[in-house]
Amino acid sequence: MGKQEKIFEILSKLNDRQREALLQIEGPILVIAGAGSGKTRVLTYRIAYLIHQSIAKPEEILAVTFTNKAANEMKQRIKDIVGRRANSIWIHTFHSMGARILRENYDLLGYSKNFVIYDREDQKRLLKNIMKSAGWKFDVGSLIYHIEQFKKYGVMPQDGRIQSVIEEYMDHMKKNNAMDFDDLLANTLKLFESYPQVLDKYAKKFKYIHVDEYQDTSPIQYKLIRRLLKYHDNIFVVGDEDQSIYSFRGADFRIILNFERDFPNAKVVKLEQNYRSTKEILDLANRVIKNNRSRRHKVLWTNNTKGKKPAVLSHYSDREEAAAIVRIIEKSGRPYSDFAILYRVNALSRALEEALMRNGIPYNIVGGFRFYERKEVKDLLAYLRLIYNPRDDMALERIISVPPRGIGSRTLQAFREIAQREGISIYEAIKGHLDEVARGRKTRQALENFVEIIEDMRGREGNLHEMAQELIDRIGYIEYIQSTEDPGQAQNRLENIQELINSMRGYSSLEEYLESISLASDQDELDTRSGVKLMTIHSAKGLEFPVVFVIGLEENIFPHFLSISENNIEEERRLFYVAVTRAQEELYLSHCERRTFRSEMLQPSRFLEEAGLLDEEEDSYTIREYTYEEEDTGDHPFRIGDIVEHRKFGIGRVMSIDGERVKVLFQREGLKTLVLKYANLKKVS
DNA sequence: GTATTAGTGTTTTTT
DNA sequence: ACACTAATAC
Repeated sequence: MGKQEKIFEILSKLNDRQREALLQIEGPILVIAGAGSGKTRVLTYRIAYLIHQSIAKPEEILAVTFTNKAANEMKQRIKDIVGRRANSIWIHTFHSMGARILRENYDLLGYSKNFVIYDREDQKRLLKNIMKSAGWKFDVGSLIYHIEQFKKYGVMPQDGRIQSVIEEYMDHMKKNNAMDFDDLLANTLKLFESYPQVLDKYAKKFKYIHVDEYQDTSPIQYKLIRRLLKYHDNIFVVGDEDQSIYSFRGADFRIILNFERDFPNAKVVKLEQNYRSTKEILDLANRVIKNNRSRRHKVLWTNNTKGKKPAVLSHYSDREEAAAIVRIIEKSGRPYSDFAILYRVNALSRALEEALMRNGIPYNIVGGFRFYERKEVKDLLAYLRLIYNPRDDMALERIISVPPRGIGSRTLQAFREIAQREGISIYEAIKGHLDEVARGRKTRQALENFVEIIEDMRGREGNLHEMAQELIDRIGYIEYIQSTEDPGQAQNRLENIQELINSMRGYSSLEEYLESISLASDQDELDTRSGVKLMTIHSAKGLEFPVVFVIGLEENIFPHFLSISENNIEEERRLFYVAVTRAQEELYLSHCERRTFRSEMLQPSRFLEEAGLLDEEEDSYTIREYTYEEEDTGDHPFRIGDIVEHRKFGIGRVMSIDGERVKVLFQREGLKTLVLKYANLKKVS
């Protein structure tokens, strides 16, 4: 295809408004893009257009997206149009952009190149250690809150003791060459402000800057963008104030509302045609969101046919709710991957998980317990982190006794004190002060072995995954898992380890791999998996599904009681709006009266009323299923004699059931004893 | 001194 | 499902 035809093809795939936005090349442009209005398409095509028409070189383009998944998808789609040149475009999240810039200029702020990124768990571990040595006990969660407040707004709490914990926290981070998520942004800004020549380098490089999901930009992110616009004003942002749902992490949707004020010659384009959902679904979304006051006027419309009416599911308990959802899924005849179940809080996934598992419906949970949060994965990653950065105390603390090697809390404490005294890391203390602490032969030997393994791995040449394999062998991790877990669980963990090793292929350095892991988001691991998807509404942002269930539509759950008391109902309403606009064809809104871990009787969410779905006698929207089911005490649907299917072993017959274990005679593999919870058996009718 | 175990708590949303 | 604690075992 010739060059001009390709451009013609791109432009012909857009509607008038989208094309108008795309062809606006110079100056500040705000695209107000309602849910499902094709904003990603506009953003992608615009960047492809800039390159294809030689308006900009790839390396002169910066695009900031919300997740790494979105970044990768965008890069791929641009590649499809302009080819390999797409590789030199900077497409990043704010955090990964910060990390990249900081690594390119690490020395200026006094870090080493191999700084690590501490996650929530590391932060907590560190804070606990600090309090332990000071003899104080504060709530770790609120300490993290104070740290974030300080980093974002410079606000220090009154209490001197809390101040000193925070100071020590930051001191430790610096000394140990670590940054937390906020540091990635704050330090980048600091770099720009303290070293104008560094800012100039980037501000001159990036001639066209794009920001996706602009409504969730925080003040510090906004400042970063403003700095980069030092020499020009080619800023193209896409967003929708109705979908601003991250205020708790600093997002401020007034930034998008103030765009024209901040950039006086701004051009604004509104995209209101929706290509995702049916008219019924959009009408419902519009009815609810119009109750918000802080927004521009906007009404989504579509050419889609009317479609199926959204339904309300009303049940007594969460068990029945789950059972009803299972029935709807099974009756539909659709593939499981068509369904998504969305909820306000992670805790609501429990009852569903059980029901799905019992009925042999494949599912996967996004977030909550993520792959990268499993014990075995975190253990091995901690080893890699320590190998990469010997100053990573939190990594060392995690794995010093995993597997147990005869080094206990007393020994560790002794090295902590030496590290503190000498201003070095714990690992360095072990290496340099072995004699002072370990006078017992056994402890000394154990420490020497440990250090030797870490040093050997660090000095090793060759592939990452081969190094990891050798590491696992030398620390005896497989044996450790097998001796401490029951067979089903151990099998599971070993599979995860294998998956982890496989995920290392394709990375050329430990640095690159660790960074991609620490900045990974929920959505990043979503793609390859089939089955029903379960996730929070926050995690579902930017995604779409043929059939969506939104559960937990009860007062104090959704809207959440903390948002009610903090007078943050509008954000909850936006969250509801995001949830329902994920649905392409069918939408089910579910509430019930009683939930596990909740003693009180639950009232239906106000959003159901705003959607016009309550208080109608003989309501055509409502499916009433007040079925008080028999308690399934066995907790599984299997009977002796049933024919079942197992993912690996194939078809077999249930021979006996004993509590949570079943014996199954498989055609190929013979008799196996399986733990029901893990076996994921499917009934074959 | 270190390892293991049983019991407890965990639940707003996340890069 | 996990981390943390306190108690006991080695």
